[in-house]
Amino acid sequence: MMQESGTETKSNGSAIQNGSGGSNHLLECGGLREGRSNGETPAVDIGAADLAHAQQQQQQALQVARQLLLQQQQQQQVSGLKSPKRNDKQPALQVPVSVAMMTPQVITPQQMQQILQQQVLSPQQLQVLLQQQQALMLQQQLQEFYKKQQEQLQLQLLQQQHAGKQPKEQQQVATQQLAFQQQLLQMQQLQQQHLLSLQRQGLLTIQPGQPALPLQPLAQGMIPTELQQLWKEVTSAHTAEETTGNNHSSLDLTTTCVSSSAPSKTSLIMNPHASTNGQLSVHTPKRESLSHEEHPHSHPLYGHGVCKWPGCEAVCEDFQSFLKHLNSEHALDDRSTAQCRVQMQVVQQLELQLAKDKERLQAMMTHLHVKSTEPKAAPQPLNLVSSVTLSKSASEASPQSLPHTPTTPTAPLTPVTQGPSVITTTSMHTVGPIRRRYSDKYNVPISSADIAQNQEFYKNAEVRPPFTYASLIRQAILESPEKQLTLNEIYNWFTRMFAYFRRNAATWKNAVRHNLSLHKCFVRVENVKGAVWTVDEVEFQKRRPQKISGNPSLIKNMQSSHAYCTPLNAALQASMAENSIPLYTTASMGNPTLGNLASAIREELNGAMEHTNSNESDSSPGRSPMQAVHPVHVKEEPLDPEEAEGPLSLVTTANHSPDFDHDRDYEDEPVNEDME
DNA sequence: TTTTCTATAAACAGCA
DNA sequence: GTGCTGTTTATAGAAA
Repeated sequence: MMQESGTETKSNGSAIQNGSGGSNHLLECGGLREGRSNGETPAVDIGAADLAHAQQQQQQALQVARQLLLQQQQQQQVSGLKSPKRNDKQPALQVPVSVAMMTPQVITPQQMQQILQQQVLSPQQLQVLLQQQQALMLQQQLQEFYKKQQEQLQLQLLQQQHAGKQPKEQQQVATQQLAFQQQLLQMQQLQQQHLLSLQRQGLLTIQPGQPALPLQPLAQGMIPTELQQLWKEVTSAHTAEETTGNNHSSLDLTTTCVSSSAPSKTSLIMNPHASTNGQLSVHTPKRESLSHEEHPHSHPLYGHGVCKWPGCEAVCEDFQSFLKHLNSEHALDDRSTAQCRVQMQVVQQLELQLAKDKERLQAMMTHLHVKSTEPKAAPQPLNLVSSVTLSKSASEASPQSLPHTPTTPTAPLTPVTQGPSVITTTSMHTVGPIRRRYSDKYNVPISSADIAQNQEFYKNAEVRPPFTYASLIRQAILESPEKQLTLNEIYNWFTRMFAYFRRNAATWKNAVRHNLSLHKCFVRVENVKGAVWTVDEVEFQKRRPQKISGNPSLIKNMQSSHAYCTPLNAALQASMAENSIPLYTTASMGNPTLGNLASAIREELNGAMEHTNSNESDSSPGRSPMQAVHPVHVKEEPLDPEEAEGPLSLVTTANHSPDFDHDRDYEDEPVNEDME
């Protein structure tokens, strides 16, 4: 029966050589069902702009730090000229002085609030500032230490005066210490100037005259639990402590703040910025009013009628009440300062974590990018990770996606000649053509670009190409000038292109023949030379949409495999595009970047799905460029009444020759019905 | 578990 | 008769 069918086909084929080319053969090579998981696509869309911005900020911070250092060094030289000779203790003082040189100015809690709220500083800049704060705290502690020493010296001097003796040496030492303290004051003034310069550069948005409230040295290694504990302490203090008053004088605040961070209030006296405290109380409201004018009712600490100050959550009916609440409950005091410190710690920890994650992501991207670019340098078996390699190929037939890989799905068939091969030639040979089926992951759609890229590799390495026979056959035919090949030429193409097929010829040749006969996308044409095989591209592609529409998982696979789409020949691509086959439009053939590839594919697919489903019903003869190429489809059933309609739509013929196509295993698939 | 798809093997027939 | 070509069937494996 079957035999008769085959014979009949041949005879009939001869008779209808110039008949309609509408082969009904379903393609078994639908390519977009590939199982490539698009989900593996790295989310590379993190934004190069973000990275660039962060780098820019970092560079700015570094630049500011350098500038500060230079300025302070210059000031140090100047003050060094003015400074008197130091006593024996001075060498020990040099270290804190140098540290102080590095610290521009103490940032007030309010300044920190603004920094945190407005996020005017990058993580790096914040870190620099924190370090500066710590250094300045050391400086102030040293000042207190020196003041104590000075007091002791004065006491000693008084005692000595009372004793009737006043050694000149001790007087000199005292004088020197006083001069040194003056030097420290000068340096603090310079640091204030540096802070102003920071503001001019836009790196800080703090007021120039804000009180210099030293921060307690931050515990760099503070762990989250410690932070939580500290935060609990602060918040608990918040509940127990009633606001002492809305109008904290800057002086009082400074005092309390210093007292909380420094053992002695004397630092306040020594602090030259104390005189500027009055400016703060004046400038801060202006600042707030300005910011609120620019962004009315927009405040980082206010949202949904609730004060978002950490640990507060007070309900504020309107923005004005919130402002009042903010000024009253969260004024500049030691509690707010402590809360701000905690918040800074939290932010710092988060920033560190973010930096680590960013670094990790960068490493991942770098790694993947390198991998994706490697094949360009040296031919490599088609692999993978479509999302990474971004192979710009039009989809081919094979449903399976990833080539088989014992190691990692992203590196299926690593060339034997390249690095750590996962599949050695030997192993491939041992497997051989034996009735052992390779994983379907081998059955990756082939593409011209893929073949071209990996051509040398497959020519030399006896590695089984991760493509289906159907894909390879199709590729062989499409590569031919006339888009048609004899069986022997197909054989030759196999052996020429793949070293693997130079062995076990009987097996794979049988498979080739089997595929040629089985898949309807391969059309046998008899010409003068004899029988040649062509590809019915429409049939080849037709099946894909059905699979996709019917199976969500296949849709997903299609998305991922879309990047594999085999680039058809230019003419073919154009023809496909002209015929509104979205998946193969030139737009989709582009080489999208990693960043927009996924979205581009998604968009195209979304449209493609609709288009393909809708177009299927209207598939017309003119739609297939290959139809023009194949004037004769020997296997067509000329006696089929449906064909009498003319050059018939492929769909029609495909579905109306069951009596003839029963030899095609997949003829009766519901797919065809859908197409119809 | 079923379905689908592919690979593999084999049988068979026609033809040069 | 042999080998090539082409068709068909059966089966196994893998994935959805």
